[in-house]
Amino acid sequence: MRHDSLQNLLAEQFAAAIAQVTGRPADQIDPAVRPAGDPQFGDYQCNAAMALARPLKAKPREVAQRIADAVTPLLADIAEPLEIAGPGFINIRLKGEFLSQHLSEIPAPRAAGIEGSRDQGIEVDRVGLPPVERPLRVVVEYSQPNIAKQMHVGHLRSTIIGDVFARVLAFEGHEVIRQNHIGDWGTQFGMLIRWYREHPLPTPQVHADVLEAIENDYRAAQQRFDHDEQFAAEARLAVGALQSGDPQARQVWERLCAESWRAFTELYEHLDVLLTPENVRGESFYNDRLPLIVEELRQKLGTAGAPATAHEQSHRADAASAPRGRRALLRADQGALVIYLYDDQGEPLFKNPEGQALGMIVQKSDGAYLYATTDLAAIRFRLKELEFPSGGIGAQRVIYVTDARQKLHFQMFFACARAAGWITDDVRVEHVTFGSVLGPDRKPLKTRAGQTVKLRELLDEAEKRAYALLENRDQGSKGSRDQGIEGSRDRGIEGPRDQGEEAPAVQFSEDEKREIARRVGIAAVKYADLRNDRTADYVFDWDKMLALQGNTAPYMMYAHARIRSIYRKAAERFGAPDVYAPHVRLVITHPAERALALRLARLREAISDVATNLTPHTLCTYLYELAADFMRFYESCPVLAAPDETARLSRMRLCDLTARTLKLGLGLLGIEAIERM
RNA sequence: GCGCCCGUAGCUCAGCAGGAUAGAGCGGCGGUUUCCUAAACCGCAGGUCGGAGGUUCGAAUCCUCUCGGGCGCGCCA
Repeated sequence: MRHDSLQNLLAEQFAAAIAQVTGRPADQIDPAVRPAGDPQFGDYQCNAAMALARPLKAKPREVAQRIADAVTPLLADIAEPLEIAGPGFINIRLKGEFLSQHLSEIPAPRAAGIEGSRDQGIEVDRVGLPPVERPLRVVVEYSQPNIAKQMHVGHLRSTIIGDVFARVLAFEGHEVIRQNHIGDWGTQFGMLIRWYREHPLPTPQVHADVLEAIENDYRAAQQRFDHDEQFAAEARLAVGALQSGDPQARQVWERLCAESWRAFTELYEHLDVLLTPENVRGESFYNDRLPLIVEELRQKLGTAGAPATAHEQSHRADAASAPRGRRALLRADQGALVIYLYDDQGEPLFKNPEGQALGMIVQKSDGAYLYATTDLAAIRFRLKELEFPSGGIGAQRVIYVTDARQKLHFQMFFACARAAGWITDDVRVEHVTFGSVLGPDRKPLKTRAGQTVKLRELLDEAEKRAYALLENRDQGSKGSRDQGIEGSRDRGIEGPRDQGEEAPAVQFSEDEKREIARRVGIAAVKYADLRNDRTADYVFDWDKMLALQGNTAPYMMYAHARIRSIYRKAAERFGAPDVYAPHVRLVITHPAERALALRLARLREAISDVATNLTPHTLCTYLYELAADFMRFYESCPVLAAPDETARLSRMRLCDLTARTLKLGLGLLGIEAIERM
């Protein structure tokens, strides 16, 4: 079984060889094995020789030769004779037999054993990848919509990106608990409770979109709150009523939550996002704990009236074994309770524009708690109390997916949680940020009217556009896509094509077209969000994300559909041969076959990369390259019309491995591969 | 003012555990269909990697400075 990536396998051998040459222990050596920068240099390269030349007092190429000599016996079955090039690169070209052997070990889709993922109870084709040996308990917090408000583009990225982490980590074998930290508590509910004393609550009988109606009421209530003293005062009282469990207030709140959850769940299902009501643990869940949290902070952080001197701090930090020598103090300030954080020099960790220490308020002067307090309660809960299905208590890794603007907040509350001793050195807590969704004007995406874009409307438009593209193809008018679609580029530039143009190869019924449009549309939106580096803003562009060329979801879905089409034809002509039968051998001869095989063998690298660095776009790039490798293979290597049966079965197996890999990879991105399009 | 993120081809973006002539898609130009979905594939043109120093055998990648853009900086979330 393939426990490791090709790169790691090679790195291990090279580390051993370099240890032999240098006399240093192998585990302290970076063998600098990387994928080759250019196919002409082979598949992988080892760049270690140049750096070792000076300490070894030898010429780089000589060092390279010594390493190559030492590693050659270790790679006997793996690589062609090594080549030394340039200043001392060692170029590695894998043997064709090794590649085919390597891929041959991938079992058929439903083979017993390691197939199947723990998550969701859904059987997942693992395509030969075993789970990690040491699974961790992981919390992924994402999406975080607000009660009484519709989800909008602002929630898109967190929801989509967080879902990828949940899927990838679960696939890797970790125990993942998804947490939807919904904004379901706070002063805004006072306004709504007060409002609904004299207005009827929206219902499905009266309102097509209940949540939309509630959101409209929310805005109206907010307006009145700002202009009506009496109303504002009563709204504030209503907050208290809700907190003290007043039945009427409680009932309104529960109705608002129920209606909101219903809408969210519907949207998650539509988006094919894993979040369910079971994953909801909103701010209200932590409400009862907040006084205890503040009390615990008071005890753990100390309540000095003024920051200690640097000397005192380093002393106290040692005594309390506070990590990184930092100090945190809880202090009353203008009636509020504030946590101040200092570095080991006694300097404030955070400052305001006036250059003074910036604290984190955990309790307002009116006694109310804030976002930060709830976050502290939540992280404490996740690290100390949350029970995992396996029976383990407390997460070992916590991942927060929110936009980059909250970075300072996360830095502060992580620092507090660390100072309080909740975040310890053996757990990994990460704030995963992302940039904004921009419109064509490079400003945050808005509707023409300047409103925020509702997620629901965005998805509807995606389907509509995908459907229009399908229609266009059906009519065979190749050059004039986007007809009737706002913002299209090249409408009707190309004249009508020759008379007697052939009908498209595939005909779909109306139902099929709708289904394909739905899946392609959603996939395009999700993929467009994932394909770029998370941290950067990205420009939302319908035409680009729905295009069949380039790094897009449709391109990869198309590659998958083409393979499935080959299989349907094969079933007609050859009666669905079992390409995993023992006598079927992978024969890799054509360069396009080789390129495809090598790419397939790199799946493990791509997935581990996402799990480690939390960068979905690297998996996107891998899948795009895989699909492109397949397209080239498809053009130059006939499958059903292969020269002989051996080649045909070999190519069919290569095709199937490609389809499975695409399906798995897209699945980890939350995108469903389809049979036809 | 301080802090964080980002400046790579006309456009949208990869590449940044330092490594060989910096890649892709779109757009432009030119090709490929008696053949498994041409919504595809192939070729050509196109880049002072914002700028200046530095470290290094080697810098788009690391460090410093600088210019430009975005975001953030206590009783909101």
